[in-house]
Amino acid sequence: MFPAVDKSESFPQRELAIGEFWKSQNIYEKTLVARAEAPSFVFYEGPPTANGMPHPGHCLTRAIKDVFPRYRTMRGFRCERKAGWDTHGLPVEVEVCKELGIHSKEEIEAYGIEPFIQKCQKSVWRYMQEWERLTERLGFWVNLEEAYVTYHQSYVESVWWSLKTLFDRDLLYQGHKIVWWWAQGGTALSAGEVGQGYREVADPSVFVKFPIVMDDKAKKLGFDEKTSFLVWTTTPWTLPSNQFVAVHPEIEYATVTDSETGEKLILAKDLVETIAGKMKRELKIENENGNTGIDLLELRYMPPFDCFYKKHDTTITKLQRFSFGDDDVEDLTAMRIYAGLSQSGLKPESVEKVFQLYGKLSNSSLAWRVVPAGFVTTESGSGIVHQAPAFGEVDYDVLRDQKARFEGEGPELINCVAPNGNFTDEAPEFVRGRKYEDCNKDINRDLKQRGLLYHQEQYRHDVSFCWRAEEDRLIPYPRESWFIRTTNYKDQMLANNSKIHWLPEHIKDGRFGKFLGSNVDWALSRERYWGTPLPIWVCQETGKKQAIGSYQELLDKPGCTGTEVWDEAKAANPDLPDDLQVHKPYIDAVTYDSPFAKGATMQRVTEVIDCWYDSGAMPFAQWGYRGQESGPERERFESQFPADFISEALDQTRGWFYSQLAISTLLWGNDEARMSNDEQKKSTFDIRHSSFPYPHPFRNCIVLGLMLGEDGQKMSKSKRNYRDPSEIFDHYGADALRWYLFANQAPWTSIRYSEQSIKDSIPEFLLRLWNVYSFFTIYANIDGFDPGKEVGSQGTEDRGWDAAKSYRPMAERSELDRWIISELHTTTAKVVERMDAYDNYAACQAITEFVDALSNWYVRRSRDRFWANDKQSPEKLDAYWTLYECLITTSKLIAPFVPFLAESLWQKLVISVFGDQVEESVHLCDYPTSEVAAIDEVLSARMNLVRHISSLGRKARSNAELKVRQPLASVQVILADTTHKDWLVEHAAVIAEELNVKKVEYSDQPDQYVEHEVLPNFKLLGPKLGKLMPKLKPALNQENGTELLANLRDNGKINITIEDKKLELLPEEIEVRIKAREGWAAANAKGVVVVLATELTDDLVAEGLARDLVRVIQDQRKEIGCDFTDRIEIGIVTESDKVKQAIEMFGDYLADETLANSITQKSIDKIAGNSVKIGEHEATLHLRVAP
RNA sequence: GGGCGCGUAGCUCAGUUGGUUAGAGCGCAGCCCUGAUAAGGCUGAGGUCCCAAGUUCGAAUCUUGGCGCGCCCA
Repeated sequence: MFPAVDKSESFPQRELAIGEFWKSQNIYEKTLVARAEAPSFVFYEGPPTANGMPHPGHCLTRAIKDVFPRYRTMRGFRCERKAGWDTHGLPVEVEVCKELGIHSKEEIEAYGIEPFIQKCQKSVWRYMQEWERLTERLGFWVNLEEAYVTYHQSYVESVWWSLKTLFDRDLLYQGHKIVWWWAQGGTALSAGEVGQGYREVADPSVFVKFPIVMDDKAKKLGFDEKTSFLVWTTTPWTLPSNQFVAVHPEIEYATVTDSETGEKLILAKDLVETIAGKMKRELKIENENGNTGIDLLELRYMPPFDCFYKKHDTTITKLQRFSFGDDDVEDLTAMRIYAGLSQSGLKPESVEKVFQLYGKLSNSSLAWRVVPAGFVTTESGSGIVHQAPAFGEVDYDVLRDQKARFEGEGPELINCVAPNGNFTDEAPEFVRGRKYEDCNKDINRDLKQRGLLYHQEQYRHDVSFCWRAEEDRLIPYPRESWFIRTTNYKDQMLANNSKIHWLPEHIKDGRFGKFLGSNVDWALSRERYWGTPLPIWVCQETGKKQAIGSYQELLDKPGCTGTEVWDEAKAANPDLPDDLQVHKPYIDAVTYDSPFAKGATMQRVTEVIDCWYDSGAMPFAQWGYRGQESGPERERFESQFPADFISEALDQTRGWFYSQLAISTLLWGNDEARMSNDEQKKSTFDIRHSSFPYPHPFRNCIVLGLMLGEDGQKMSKSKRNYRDPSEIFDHYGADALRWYLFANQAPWTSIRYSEQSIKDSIPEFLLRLWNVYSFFTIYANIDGFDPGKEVGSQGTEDRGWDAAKSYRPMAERSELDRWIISELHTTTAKVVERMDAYDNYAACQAITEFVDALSNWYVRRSRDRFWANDKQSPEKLDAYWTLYECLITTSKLIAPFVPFLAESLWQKLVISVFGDQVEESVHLCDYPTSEVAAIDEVLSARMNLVRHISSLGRKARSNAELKVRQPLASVQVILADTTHKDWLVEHAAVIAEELNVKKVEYSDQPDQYVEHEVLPNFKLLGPKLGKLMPKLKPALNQENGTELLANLRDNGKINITIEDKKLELLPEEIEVRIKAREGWAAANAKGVVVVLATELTDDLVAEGLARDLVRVIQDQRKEIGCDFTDRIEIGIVTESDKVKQAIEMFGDYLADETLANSITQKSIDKIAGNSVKIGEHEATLHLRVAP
């Protein structure tokens, strides 16, 4: 016996029980044990941060991360799933600061780095429980117990090892990074913090003359000593730090003469009038043809303050340009880089011009030159922009790009403002030691006195202020920072990227490829506290540096001291996790003797690293791999690299997807630079896959769309535009959510979260399948169908039940059985094919269609067999076996998608009857495979046709307002394509039953019912006919379709004339459609017309009434709570002769259908009658269970 | 401002290499069925495939340019 279906139990309730079962029986672990020797399918978990609550978006990620490993496991792979947690970074610090009510770095240091770090470590687990609960409740199988954690010592050391490797290969260097700087507080702010404090203020907007330096080029362009660039800026205080002026290469520039002073100015032609208006004087354009920005490039000028100019005057000439010939550089991307225009949106031809110009020049100076920039506009200012790379990120990029073209000494970055906001001693004397923001006026006054200030005005714009000190402005400011030379590996990263299978595909060359193409060196260091410490120690005397690859390596250094700081902390607080010893502040205390200078010590730099580096290092750091030649770490790493599958949301393109690829490429790329380093060559861990020559860390990556809130906005905590996932689990269940996520759209669609849609996915699929199962159980139990008893110890796998005595070979079963089994195999083939291609959406659609066919055609058409009285008839047993097989296979098919429901079905249908002879969980089974022999495409097509005809018949009935209960004499079926006609004739009974008609006829003379329409086959005729094509359809339309067909039948072709051109159309070049003629109760579609005979005879009417009676009686049975098998007695009292007649004529039928022992036309004693309506007629129905 | 993606029914989304009646589910309307029954099914209405131009015999699909939305970057 199968356990009865408990109707009071909800899906969520069953899921909880299943979850308990998995846990108590260690099913997940068993799936791994079962595949211990199998080939591996490698999955990487991109580590989430557990210091915030999980939201529905995380459900999508985790659901997708679950379905493919489950699928591959059932397909015979060993798929370990190591969980991981991202634990470092600013967000953690911000959380802790909030808790402490403090903000600045000063406050953190006042609070104490040591307690602060300890709080950070605790804080990262704040929502751990919620995450684990979500993971478990969603059915995401992943090894949480052995999760990797980025702050763990072994992880940190792994990261150190990789950084040491890069350092030793000269891929780590120090440079500047422009950050948003709070000078008063002495700290940088994160982008998020900056965004909080924008305000509109009025600033000076000044136009300053930069006199041109008269060299050959200036002379050639016709300038003279009185010529100046008219340069615009809104930050006069940055003028002493001027390094370039920027022009747009495509803008036209004019040279004008000031009518009052006679001086000449260079500015954008479009702005001449505007500025003349401001000055209220005439500016006479001297050169009507003008120059474009390109013409002005490389011209030199005198900066407004000479403090740096003087100092570097002698060094600038030393700079040598990298030489390159035209042959070296072919593609535009390379040109952009050489021309220093990698970030600009310039036209290709402009880039090429700049590139060629630079190629011709042999020597130049680095600073105080005209350079090209794409961001210059003519919307405001003068079209010539002052560049102080120290105080702007775009300005800094210009410097970086320019520097790339030179080698030798030169002014690196000109900056005469100290971090506290005061001018340094390098600044002009009158501002030294003063706050930068107090000096704008004095600088302007000075410029005016020296005749350099052309114009000044006020300018309103948005400026960022510190969100915790309202009056303090933030300024872009350069900070020393460590960089990874990723740009050296750009080509290799691109090559690696090309080998990755991205879904959707456009990520490869689109978002991700473009991002790689404009790669800049990775700014690695952070001036923060909670992160992986940068493992670089500096000689306090010489400034020389060393990288350290592990804690032990550090301890082994001669003269190593400072570990007592940790020891004392640990002694005072034994609960401190040992992992903290490799963190700030403890690690900062550890020093050792400098190998570079006697008596000097090596001390660690103060920075920690970008936490994206942590996550990108996970392919090896999750195992604590540190380059070992052998051992368990090496083995784990080697066997689990690269990943076959990863998946995260779109926002990870610049995050985890990039960090993984960059780190892997740098560590294991096989470029020349890398190979020339002998020392490294020796210890190289060489990963070469024959089919994947590049070490890309993952082979397949599904990039998920972002999940938006109900309102279409980004999900946000403050807006509360989504429900807590746990509510969804409680109301609808994890399977409902999973199926909604898998089956409704491609995973990269950015879906709008919709509770209603989750709700809707239940009846559409889950409940429908459940009902089929429920139907099966009810009747199997009634009839005592027990596969377990028959099959015994054979189990269900590999058709163990072939041994069962009532199990007949498929060939002996009915067509309907063979059909559904064929559909089952077709579905299986499709699901496997799509899932192998990481296409869960199409796979789910195939499953949905199958369950629909099973429920709405197989079960429906098999009901007679399930209801038949003879419990042992072969036909009945066939139906049970077939449906049973379908349900079991379906439970396996759906197991990766809706693991709970699948398990429920497996437990109730299989375990209940086979016990421990079979796999104790559906997830331990092999995934179904399809047998070609079981697939019968012709049968499938024919069955579809029957379903189609039935559907049309119902439509015709509906049109004619003849309900299905009313039998009709006949239908005529007319087929445009008669391929399957003979088969259909044999199966007329099915259609007759579906449509409740006595006879189905396949009309030989359809002309009275239908008209034919001949349409061209566009695909075949299009290329042949060309321009005549559009005229063919109307021409064919005008002809009589029936005649055309006769023509075709007689001559094998159709002759038609269009515009005096005679055409012959072959049978395959046309398509014949048929359409019902007016005046018939008919419906047509897809080459089929169904025509109803609408006349009703007395007999038909009586039969209709009998069926109505059945319905009324069944209703009554239900009302009084009859079991399906209860026998009843019926009394019907009516005045209607027609009803009386119907009862007499169809008494047996009525009794049979309703399990009535007797039907009388009298009332039954003590049983109250019920007034009912039979068709148009009144009657009173008495009904009781037979004694 | 740049890059990428998207725009198809009231809603959520499919739509393979261009081929002439553009699909599904929900919702809505009408109906059916009733031994899966606080289920199930059928039918219908509903579309300028964002707009414009182009390529083509033919465009939801390809190209270009707009408009709108989203994400990332600046």
